[in-house]
Amino acid sequence: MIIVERHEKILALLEKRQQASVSELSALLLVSPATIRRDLADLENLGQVTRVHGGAVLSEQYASQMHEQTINEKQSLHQEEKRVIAQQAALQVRGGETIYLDAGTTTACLIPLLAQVVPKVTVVTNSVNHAAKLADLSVAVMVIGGSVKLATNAVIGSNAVQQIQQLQFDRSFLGINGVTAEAGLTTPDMEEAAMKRAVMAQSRKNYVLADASKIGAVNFVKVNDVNEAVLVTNQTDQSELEAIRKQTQVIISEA
Amino acid sequence: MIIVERHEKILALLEKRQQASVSELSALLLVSPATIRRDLADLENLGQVTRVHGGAVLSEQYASQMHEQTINEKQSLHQEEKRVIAQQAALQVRGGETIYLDAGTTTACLIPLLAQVVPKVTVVTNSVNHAAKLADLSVAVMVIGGSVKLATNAVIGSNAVQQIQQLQFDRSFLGINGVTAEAGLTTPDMEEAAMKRAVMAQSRKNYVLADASKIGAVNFVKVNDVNEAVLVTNQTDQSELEAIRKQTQVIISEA
DNA sequence: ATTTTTTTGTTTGATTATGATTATATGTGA
DNA sequence: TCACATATAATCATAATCAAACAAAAAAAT
Repeated sequence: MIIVERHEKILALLEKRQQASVSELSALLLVSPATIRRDLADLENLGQVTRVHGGAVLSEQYASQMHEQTINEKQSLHQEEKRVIAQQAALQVRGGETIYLDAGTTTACLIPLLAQVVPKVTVVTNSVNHAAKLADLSVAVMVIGGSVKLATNAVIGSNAVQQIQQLQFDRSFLGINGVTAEAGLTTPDMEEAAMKRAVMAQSRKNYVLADASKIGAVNFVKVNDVNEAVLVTNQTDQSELEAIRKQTQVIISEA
Repeated sequence: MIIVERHEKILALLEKRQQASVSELSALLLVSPATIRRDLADLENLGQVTRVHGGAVLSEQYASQMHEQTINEKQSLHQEEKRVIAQQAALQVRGGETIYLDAGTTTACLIPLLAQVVPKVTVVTNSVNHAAKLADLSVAVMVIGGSVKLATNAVIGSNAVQQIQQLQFDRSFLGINGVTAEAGLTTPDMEEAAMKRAVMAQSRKNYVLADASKIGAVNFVKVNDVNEAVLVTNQTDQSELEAIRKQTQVIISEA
């Protein structure tokens, strides 16, 4: 892990929680307390955090900056990208089917489309956010039980995998962090990978939703080979995509 | 937990409650009374609280600042009613405990209080809405899995009851539709009643949150006798309440 | 491949925070 | 008022945290 990456993670946590202790950060980022202190000293020199005994708090000015940024990020261009991908995915679903909807922002875009377009669909999901939205839109929904991962609001873990293995889906719609013809479908989290893998095994047909930034990216853990799922993306002009197309069906959204 | 974090929690509690005792804060935040006194001395030097014998109250100027914020948060009158009930309930929770939070709008009011005031609490819930909100506020949360009832966004059913039976809670906080000394705790839905009953069996202490309109009301299905739970309400002047008080503890919120 | 630079973890002593103890002060009820 | 219980302040020992210096490891440059 590179320094700037660690700094970003520290700021991200601070942004979410206002304050963080050295020991907490040390355990979370798998580095020594001394390194965390150096990081915090650096960030303090940049005016981004204020150090206190035991840890650090977000500096006043940075806190206000962040607030504006996150508001802007909510309406980012990425969002439009994800919406058109979700549209293509929604067209695959037939009325009356039972589908699995993975946690994530891309799959979230599928929710209003499913509610409006597909009659009598039943949705199983590991995201408490998705479950709440779907229920609000009167879509039959089942949630996987277990501990909720705070970063993504998704339920993961061995218990969740066991529940998945007792279910059968007509289709699954999964988010992914990296797709290449060689490395396959990859994510940074082992637990999440295990979850996705379990879902794919129980589903008649799988769809991976990935915007252009994911194509050609490789992450830590492999979920599955590319040919195990249909790729839904908005990428149009890249050699990597051609290599993937030799292994599996690719649905490209035009926008 | 770092000092500033504790200071914030003390202020958050005072903001909700106007005053707090040293022993109360000590138990809640899992530190010695001596540390709480030092904290209060610090906060007094900063002009944020005024110390009194046994504890502290919000300082005048800080209280007026806060007042403007609470005006913004003000919603419907019923909501205000539920909020003060939730305040009393939140004060029952000690740091580090595992609690069950029932689905419902009254219990929803507990969520921000838990997040702000109680450190290291773990919340188990059958509401996907609650789970999402809690996770957003960085509270450790576990969700019961199963079909989501569309009307309430709550997970119910025999499978959910089975999951509950494998867990143990320090405290449970339940919504209810009717409370009388004779008919006990009642709701209109059999599945929900079974769920609440299962939770009460697994919890060391149970709290039923019921606003004035629920006192004296009788619904279709009985969940339990009144004496199985502490009643938290805002009702003050009714004979029914006196009859209930003979059977169980009643916490009345003053507002 | 070797040197240089950067980054990291460890050690040390100093600083700070915490909890226990004790003596004093405050509030409460007879 | 007096006794009694509880709260507080002050003190101390212990534990946690910190900063600085150093050594080891990793990365970059030669």
